[in-house]
Amino acid sequence: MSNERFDPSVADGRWQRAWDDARCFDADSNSDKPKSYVLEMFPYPSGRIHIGHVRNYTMGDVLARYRKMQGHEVLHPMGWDAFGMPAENAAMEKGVHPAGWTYDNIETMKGQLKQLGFALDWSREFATCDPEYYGHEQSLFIELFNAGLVYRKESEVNWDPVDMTVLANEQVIDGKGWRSGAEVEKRKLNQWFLKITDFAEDLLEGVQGLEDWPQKVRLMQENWIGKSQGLEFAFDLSNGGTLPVYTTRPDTIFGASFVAVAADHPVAQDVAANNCEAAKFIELCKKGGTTAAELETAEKLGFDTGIGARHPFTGEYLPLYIANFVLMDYGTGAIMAVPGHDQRDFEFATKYGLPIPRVVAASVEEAAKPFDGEAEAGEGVLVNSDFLDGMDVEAAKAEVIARAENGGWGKGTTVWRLRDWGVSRQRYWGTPIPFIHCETCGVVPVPKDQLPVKLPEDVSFEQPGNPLLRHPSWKETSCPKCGSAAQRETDTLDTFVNSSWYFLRFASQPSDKPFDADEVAKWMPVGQYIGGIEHAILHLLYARFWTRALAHVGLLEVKEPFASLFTQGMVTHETYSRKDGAREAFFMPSEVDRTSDGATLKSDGQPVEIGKVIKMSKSKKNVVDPEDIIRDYGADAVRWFMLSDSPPERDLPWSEAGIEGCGRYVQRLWRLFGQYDESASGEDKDLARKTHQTIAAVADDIEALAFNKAVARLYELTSAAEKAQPSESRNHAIRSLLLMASPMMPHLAEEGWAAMDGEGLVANAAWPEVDEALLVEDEVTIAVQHMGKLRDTLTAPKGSSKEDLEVLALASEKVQRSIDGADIRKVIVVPDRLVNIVT
RNA sequence: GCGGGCGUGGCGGAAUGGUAGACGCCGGGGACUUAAAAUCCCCUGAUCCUAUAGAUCGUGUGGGUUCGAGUCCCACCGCCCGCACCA
Repeated sequence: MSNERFDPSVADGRWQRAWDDARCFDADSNSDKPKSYVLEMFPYPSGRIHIGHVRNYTMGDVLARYRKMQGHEVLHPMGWDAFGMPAENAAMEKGVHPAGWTYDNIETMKGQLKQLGFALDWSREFATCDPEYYGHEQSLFIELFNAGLVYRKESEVNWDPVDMTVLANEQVIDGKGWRSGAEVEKRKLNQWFLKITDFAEDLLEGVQGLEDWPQKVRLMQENWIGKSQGLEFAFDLSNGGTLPVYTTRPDTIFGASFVAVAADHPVAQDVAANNCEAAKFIELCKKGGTTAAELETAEKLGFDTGIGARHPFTGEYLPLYIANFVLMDYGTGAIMAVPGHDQRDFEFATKYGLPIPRVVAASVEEAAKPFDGEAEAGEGVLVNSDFLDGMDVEAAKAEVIARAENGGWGKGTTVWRLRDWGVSRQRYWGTPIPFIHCETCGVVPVPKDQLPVKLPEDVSFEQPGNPLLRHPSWKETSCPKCGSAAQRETDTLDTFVNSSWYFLRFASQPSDKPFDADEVAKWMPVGQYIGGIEHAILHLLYARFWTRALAHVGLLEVKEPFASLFTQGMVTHETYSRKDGAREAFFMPSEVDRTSDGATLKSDGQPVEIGKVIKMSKSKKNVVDPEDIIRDYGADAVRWFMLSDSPPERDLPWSEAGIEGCGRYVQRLWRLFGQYDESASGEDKDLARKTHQTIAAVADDIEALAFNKAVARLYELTSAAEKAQPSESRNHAIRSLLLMASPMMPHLAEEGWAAMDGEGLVANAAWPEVDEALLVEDEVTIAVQHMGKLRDTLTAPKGSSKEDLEVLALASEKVQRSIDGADIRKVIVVPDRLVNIVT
């Protein structure tokens, strides 16, 4: 083997072509091997791969390649989440067609992914904007419609009157459109919805079974679904009306001292109609911010309507307020307020001088105990509550609900935070909703043999508004039922629909239907799903729902799409900037010379300010382009960096010094491979043991996605092998290192494998075998402590008896010095670990 | 405010309740070289010290459990993430 340096600029491409030619990573669904489905969240083709993609796909790739080495048939596909607004924005800004822009980006990004040598089954690649894909999506949507899971209703949207488009909440900045700057209007539109709420209970229960999901994500999903149980009942009002309220604490009903409605509640609107003070107050309520932090600091405000609400048990009239802390879209938009046992009600009552009765106390004796400046929401027994006195909270809840139901004035209900999923988008670049509006027949699904309903290509983005709506002919069609003139739906589907079933299409892609259930069953559920935490709620919840909905209509067996989920951290970098008057100008790392004590701009040699280490973002310019670093260091060094140092769930700080270290290690391994010596003989027992221990440990680490630990162990074995004399054991260590490193640095491994006359491609090789007998040390180091403090270490045969260890420990001079003649009260011996002498 | 997570050298981080700081980066010293690059070797938590040895301290702070705590428990401080003033 030559002593030349490993040259990634030659080797990377060579092996990437070799894998392609051998179709190494095409998944065979008819294989007898155990199946592994490894999936990373597919990218939006925004233009170029960014470093976050590189980290995400490297992790998945290591797992996929490792599983293959373990004898699994691996499905590791890649595709493109290709519909979305950036394509339309590009169309408006640059005058390009969204389809052309998107497919160009896909080509660029695919080339970039190829440069990283990912073990992907490109034969299954598709983009969600391919008519074939969205056509099948349309047929699934119609299936759900036929099953009653799709409906239309009027719903309010953010309308930009200049761009003539609907805006997402995050596109509304200070009440103005992000692009046009125009004042955003609320508009009611007839929109399409999916009945995700039908599955609320099932989705919530399913979370319990997701043991291989991060606890954090499970909690976020539970809170998002937001189940609560309580009592809904109506107050009779002094003005003759009734007011339905919902409470989760019916037990505290005797502690209610006022009733409150949201500012946009119909009762409040009625009052405002002939009371301008009330109208002013309602205006005031609308001004406040809506973030949790703003709401938390906002003062509780109320307006006394003068109306009374009759308490269902006492008959007493409680004052009715309009209050800024009551939300219209939760429960009934009206509450019974119990200041003693709800902090918000407490603050409100304190401000407006309303009574704060105690109805729950630690014991009956404490019924008159005053409150200590805040509400008490905890457990206890009911007091001052007539027939409930003495009951615990749970019993009292049940009793009040029972009496309300018997009396016919209320009922126990479950309230969910989860809303139905609005999937209408008034945009061009999405899946056309496959329905036809007919004056006589109403809303009619497009017949399946007419799918896909393709997007028209001749559209312009020069005028504002939805191009589908103003296209001269596209929407004009005839009714599939009666044949009379009719119009196509011009809304398209939310892009989250595209990503709710792509993993099924990866598993099976017949041309005549979305997927084949039997074929899908061979792969699903996804064994390991990897992606960003930003998808913890919406994407993952929608995909869970869509999968259930398909199971509900009989198209699938599986209910949970992702057996195991991993959410990876971000790649971060420090920022470089200079104050330019009031503005701060940022510089890219490539424009800066960084030394250990500062940073200067390459162009003028003057210092720049080094800012905090934060997520890479275009606005702060603290980005590195994956293509640049692949060119400079090679794919393997980049991949190795992505896996080193930081645990994968935490943020990874990018550093020039770090990637250089990785580049050095690539060469170091290469030199070590060159020392593989066919003629060497003899055994090196220590190195052999170390090798087998490493093989076992690295396997465990990769299974646990603890790549940083696997990397550290490979460094250790590398050092040990470098120091060892030539022997068969050393050859085995080198060969094993190559195999273990191959999922992480596949190009280097192939190059080394070929030079060592390895059989075939290392991509098809097996994970090295572990000799269990060699995992066990025959000598161990024993720590000797006196009173828990380390005084000495000694070497003893593995499995020495407690008695022997005690004798050895007491024989230590250092230990004797420490004991200094004191009485030994006790000796703790942990076999093969330590001896602790207690005096 | 609520919920969750995290606090370990100059930095990223290791550590089934059992030798804290593996491994990498930075830094220092040396070898090789005309020189540089590359490579290799050694040192690198703090303090003390009679210095190839030894001692003390040390995992955000204060308590506790234990023969023994970075790890378990309680309280507090700080940082990060998520959120919904959800009745």
